[in-house]
Amino acid sequence: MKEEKIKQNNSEESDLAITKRSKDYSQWYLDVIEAGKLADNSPVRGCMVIRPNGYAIWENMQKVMDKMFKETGVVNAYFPLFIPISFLNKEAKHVEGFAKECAVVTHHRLELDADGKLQPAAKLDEPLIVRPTSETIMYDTYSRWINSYRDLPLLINQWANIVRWEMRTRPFLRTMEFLWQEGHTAHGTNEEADERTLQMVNVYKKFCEEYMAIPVIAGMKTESEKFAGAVYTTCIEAMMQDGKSLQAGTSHMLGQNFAKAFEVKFLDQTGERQYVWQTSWGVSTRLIGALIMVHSDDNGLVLPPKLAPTPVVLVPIWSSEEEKAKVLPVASTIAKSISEKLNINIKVDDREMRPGPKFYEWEKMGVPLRLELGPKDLASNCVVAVRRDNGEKEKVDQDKIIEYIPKALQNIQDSLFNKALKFQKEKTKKVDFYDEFKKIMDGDGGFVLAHWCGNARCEEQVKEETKATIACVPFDQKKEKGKCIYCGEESEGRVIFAKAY
RNA sequence: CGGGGUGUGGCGCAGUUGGCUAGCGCGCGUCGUUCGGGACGACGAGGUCGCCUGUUCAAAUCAGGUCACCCCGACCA
Repeated sequence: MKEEKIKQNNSEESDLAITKRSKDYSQWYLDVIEAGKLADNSPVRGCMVIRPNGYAIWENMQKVMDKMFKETGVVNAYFPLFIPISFLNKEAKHVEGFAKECAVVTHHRLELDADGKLQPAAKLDEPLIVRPTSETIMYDTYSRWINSYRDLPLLINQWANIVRWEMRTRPFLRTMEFLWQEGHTAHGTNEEADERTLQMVNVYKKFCEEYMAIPVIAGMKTESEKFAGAVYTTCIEAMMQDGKSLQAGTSHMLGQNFAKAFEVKFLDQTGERQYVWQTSWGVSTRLIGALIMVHSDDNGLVLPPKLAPTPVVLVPIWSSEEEKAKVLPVASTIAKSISEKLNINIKVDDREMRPGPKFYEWEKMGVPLRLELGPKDLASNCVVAVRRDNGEKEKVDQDKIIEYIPKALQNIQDSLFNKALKFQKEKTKKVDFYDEFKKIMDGDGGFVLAHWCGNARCEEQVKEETKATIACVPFDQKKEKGKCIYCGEESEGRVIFAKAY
């Protein structure tokens, strides 16, 4: 019975794909970042609590992405958390897709009842929805902001929190409340909106690969997987250590669907009134989940240097007060020089603890590079540098440390990416027979490149029989004649099938 | 919402044919010895056994109810 219980609670199917993980460390990520963990018995347990450590990673992501967005002409703004229910009713298709799992505000006061308990009072005439996404409330405003072709393109991004009352939550990947950015643009032509859709999915790809060190496949969602209100949806898909695919970001071409629902019109150069063409695109704190699942190991988080809040930690080592007095000044001099010359956030861990536990703690936190400075190093004018990604130790001259660190960090960044890319490539297979397809999906999983005729029914059947869905139709799909993996009809090229989160 | 499971110090758990003062490991505090990869000893703090009702001389343990969480499924812009 006990074994059964453990099996249930540690079910590999359901857990975050990190690695096998011993039981002691099975929840290390709660110490480091924490998601979906409130006090026991809390009805909002599926909401997220982000510890300072985790939030600092998100802040770094925000900083980098914000800059990338602005380089493409996007500006930031903020819109209301509450959306009148009538707004959601305006776009019928949009509603079909997601109107179900929302938090609804129906009252605006609390009153004490006869038992001295607070009860909702003062019912609202029109219920308000806590935003599950902001298309409707933003485009209602856009309809007033946009009059002329001179007002276009309108390129706005919002950093916000979002609530989706999911039936089942998973730490980091699907929380009831999450943080994200959502970009919403309006354009004068179809082509321009097409370009923007593609441009932003490429920004996401660049961000994931260059900063998060996560290789992704960019492509199109199929009709059945696209955002309900969109003409088409593009996305980036990343492979996790368990071979499942995670949608890391999406960019939607909305066409004129929302413009028609919200009367977003402009007067063009010829004096004619036209509906605008729109796009929307977003990434969320789910990226923190991706970061954990792609790089982490049994000892905890592994952070890419470019996003690590603390890329370097210096652990001074001493065994007596005299040694401590000798080591600490040198440690702080080195740290100061690194911080000033390289503009790197470095921590000196001078707590009264034995060194071993300190090492493990910083490993758990994912700090990319650890420097050790003890009596032996003082004698030889060295520091010992230890890489988080592969555990390699190296003695470095104290004089050379300023040149060493940037190289080492770049090295770690690159090898994290290359390791993830190698893994992704190894787990991506071209498959032409359905038997083989099923075998892979029953086994280790991964990406399967297979032919698909384009018929939603085949997609549906494959999902039912193997749990695999079409992650995307890759942009770099080669034209190649073949036969659909399911029905055998003619196909123009291969798509990516995978089990998804 | 359907199926299964679990609620006992901060965390992980044992105890459940009703019976002694509710235990163990980790963590936490103080002191000492330690200190270059998760140290050791001594002492110590910390619990209305999820909640309610019932049965009983006696309930963590049995019964009924209730609340919450976890897992599988359905759902997932």
